[in-house]
Amino acid sequence: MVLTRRPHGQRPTIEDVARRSGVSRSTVSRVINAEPKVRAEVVERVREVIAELGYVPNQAARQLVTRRTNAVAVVATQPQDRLFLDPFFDCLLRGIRRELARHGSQPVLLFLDEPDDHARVADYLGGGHVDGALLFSLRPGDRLPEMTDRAGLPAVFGGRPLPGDGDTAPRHPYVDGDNRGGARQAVQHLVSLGRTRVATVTGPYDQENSAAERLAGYRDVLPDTSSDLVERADYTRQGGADAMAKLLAGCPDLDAVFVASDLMASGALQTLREHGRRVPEDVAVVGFDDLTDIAEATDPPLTTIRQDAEEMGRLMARLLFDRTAGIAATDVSSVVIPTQLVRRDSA
Amino acid sequence: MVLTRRPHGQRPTIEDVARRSGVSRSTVSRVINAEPKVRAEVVERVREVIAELGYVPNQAARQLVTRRTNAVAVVATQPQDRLFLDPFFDCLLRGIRRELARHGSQPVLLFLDEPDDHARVADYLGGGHVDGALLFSLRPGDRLPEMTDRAGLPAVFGGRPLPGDGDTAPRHPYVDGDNRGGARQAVQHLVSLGRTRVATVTGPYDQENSAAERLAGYRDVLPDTSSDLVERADYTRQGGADAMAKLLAGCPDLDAVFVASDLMASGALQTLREHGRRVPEDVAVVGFDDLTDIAEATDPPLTTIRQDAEEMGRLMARLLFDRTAGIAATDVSSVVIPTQLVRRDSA
DNA sequence: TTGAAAGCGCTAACAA
DNA sequence: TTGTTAGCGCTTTCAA
Repeated sequence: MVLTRRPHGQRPTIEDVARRSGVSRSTVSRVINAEPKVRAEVVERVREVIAELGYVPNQAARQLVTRRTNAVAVVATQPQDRLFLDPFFDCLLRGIRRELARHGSQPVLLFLDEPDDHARVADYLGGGHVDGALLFSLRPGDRLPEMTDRAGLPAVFGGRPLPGDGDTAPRHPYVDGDNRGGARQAVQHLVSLGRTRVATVTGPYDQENSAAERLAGYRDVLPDTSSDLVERADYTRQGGADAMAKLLAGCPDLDAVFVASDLMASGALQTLREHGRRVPEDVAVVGFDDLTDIAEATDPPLTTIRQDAEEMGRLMARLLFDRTAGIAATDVSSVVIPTQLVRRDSA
Repeated sequence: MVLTRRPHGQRPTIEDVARRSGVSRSTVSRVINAEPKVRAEVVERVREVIAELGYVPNQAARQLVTRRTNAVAVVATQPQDRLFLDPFFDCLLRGIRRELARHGSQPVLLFLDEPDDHARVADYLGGGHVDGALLFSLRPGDRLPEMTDRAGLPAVFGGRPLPGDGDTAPRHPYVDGDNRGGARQAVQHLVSLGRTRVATVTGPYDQENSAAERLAGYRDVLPDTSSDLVERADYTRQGGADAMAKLLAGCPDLDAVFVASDLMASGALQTLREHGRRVPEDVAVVGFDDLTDIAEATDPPLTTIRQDAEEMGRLMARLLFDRTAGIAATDVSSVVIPTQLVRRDSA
């Protein structure tokens, strides 16, 4: 059971166009690539024939000689339905698309989910299907960066890789939101509201740099809080709900909580409701991410930290192009994007 | 500013491998493609050299002769942050991935958002980067199907295209959820609860077949309801909230509402709350889609209609392969997947 | 401004 | 079981 294209000769080649318009292959090629030195009437004639035949250049052939594909891979993990809940990722992609479009490049999204995906994606990247790769939130120890390096494929990270992971970390530029600064903003806001028992629900800080940074931001403001006030979860709604319950059990008099993601915060809010705590009167809550559809739908709507995802995407694409503009062989310039507090009703 | 691969000779070719292992190109090719008739020790030697050199076959070259890419395009619109909020789409993709993996094919996701995306995607598809395409919720009148046909590229629709759109509709197989049946289930459930004034908030039924079908399902059960009980919205949260307000204004004594998407339902719930209506006591609510993270986060949690998205994805991929297995040139077999009522607290 | 010819890296007959 | 040869469809010198 093999997927085959329409039988041969069916698809017109550049040769067909040439014959039909009474010029040589080279001339047709020039027209296709909009090279200047072709007589206007020839251009017109060739264009007509192209339209008539429905000719589309065979990219494989073109690619074989030019070594360009005009496509860039965006590689992302989609762990158990999480990633795409994210308007964040949406915006990121939009930024990437817009920047790539300026270079005439097509973004193609690849998934890294199940074990065998990894090998297939590696083959795809190594096979020269794309001119570069934007790699998102790789697991610590992922071998993809190594692979792209060997293949000579430019790559840029989205989200800073967890540090302390040796070989791959320093080589590629990355773009990330200011997780630590954002967390600081959130906690400072809570403190400025006069809250004195400020807890936090964290993400999986041993696996994700963003989670580690957000916890660090909390600690920046509140270096001496008791460990009762810190509860680790996994960036899921249910995880947030459970963590909140534990916090409440360990420390019934808490009056504020910084929850390191909106999704977890929506779970936390539910737990608070079930325990009869009013938000924000009894407990003020700040989330992180500004997933609008979640943050606006909760009761009460969620005060949270926003990152400019579109800008991040745009920058990643730009870095990718920079990286190969000759200049940047050694200059691994990375970027951190500032965050912003969005006030709604929960704090 | 052009994105270039590592300078030439840097990437080893099959020729390099051949020379280094003292065999011919063909033999190396045979090893790569795991053809049986090669002496075991030769295989081993060649494999060693491949590893040593970090050789990866150039897909463009291979593709030029085999006419296969082992990649399938998944083309989707991502209108104003909507698409990816969708765990539905997540599951769909998972199904697609799993089925494609069985054929060793890599799914690559392409976006169709802004006007120029369309041309670029068309070039990409026509350029032979992929063996087939899975096309999602195209706008009525979209020219992509026509294009894939000309290029001889097999295609399968996700979501039935709005009928009455002439040329393209009948030619491609599609996979869709049973929108009409699901809507019937929802409304029947409301009726079985003893509700007598059952309103509905619809999607944009002139643009999306799913919206039209869901409205039809409502009418199947309640053919004679006054037009006061039907309000059209746009599948957004805010749209759902506004539509609910209009329904309440036009028909204050309604006691149930079928909202044609969970996202709109979350908006409707908020409006009901603001108007002091208790759910489900005063007004019972049923949504559609089962976007778990939304449906579970609303207050009260939302009763809704679920579609088996993963199965849909799997089927689409299977249909794509079937379509080219020779048999199916004329046999445009499409599939509709049944739905299921998920009871939570809102009805 | 145009055409002829060479070659990108690979697979696929066909011979050996 | 292996090697030789001829392309796949395009771009790109180089001459004309």
